[in-house]
Amino acid sequence: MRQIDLSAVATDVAPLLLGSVLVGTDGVAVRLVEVEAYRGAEDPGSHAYRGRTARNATMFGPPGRVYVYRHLGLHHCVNVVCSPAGTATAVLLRAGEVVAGQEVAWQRRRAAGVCRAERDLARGPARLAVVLGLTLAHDGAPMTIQHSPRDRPAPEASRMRAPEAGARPLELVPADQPVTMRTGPRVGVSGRAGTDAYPWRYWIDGDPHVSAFRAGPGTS
DNA sequence: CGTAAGATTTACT
DNA sequence: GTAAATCTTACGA
Repeated sequence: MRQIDLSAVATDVAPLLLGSVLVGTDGVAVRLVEVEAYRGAEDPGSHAYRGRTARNATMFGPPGRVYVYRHLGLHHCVNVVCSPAGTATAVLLRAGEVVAGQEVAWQRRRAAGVCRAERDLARGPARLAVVLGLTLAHDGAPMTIQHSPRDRPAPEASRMRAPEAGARPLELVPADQPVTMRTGPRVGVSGRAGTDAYPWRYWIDGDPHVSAFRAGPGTS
């Protein structure tokens, strides 16, 4: 099993997250198939490019926490904070496959809107946040990594978890097998930051749960 | 101080 | 395919 060091730069961490499983609230777990890296002060596409604000403060904190922000007043998106405190890089979780807690996941998605296909449950960053049950209330919450198999809770134990378990740290179980990765420009990012000059979108080749690509404005 | 644009999703024409 | 929903930040007057 590969070690994941979240104090590394987001572009180094992102490939390691592909194929890993993130356990969210109420037993819902998602295998990550698509992520994007954002590199703070070096990255015009990053929320942290122009310095610290109330919204992005979590990204400037220690690594291993989740940065959750609200987009267009409606949606939530989830990042994993990387790099040491003071350096604001992060990995945006864009899509995944629900591998546990399917009933809760479907319930949450139907409450938020229409969802017909299983592959659309967590296909897109805001949808991923919905199925995991993450909102602004979880901004800054710590995430723990299960680096040794004996630390991994029994599947039965996580299914029996009490509702207040949502307050406990999120868990990340690293991929036990390498995945076939592809890279390219990030989705919906405008200007030069959305071009091949910043190929910081990473996804598992051929996986149906990867979201559709959309070019940002001014990236032609 | 007012306006525009954004790491999106859904519903409607 | 296009519009609407509706919050935060950036930027120009």
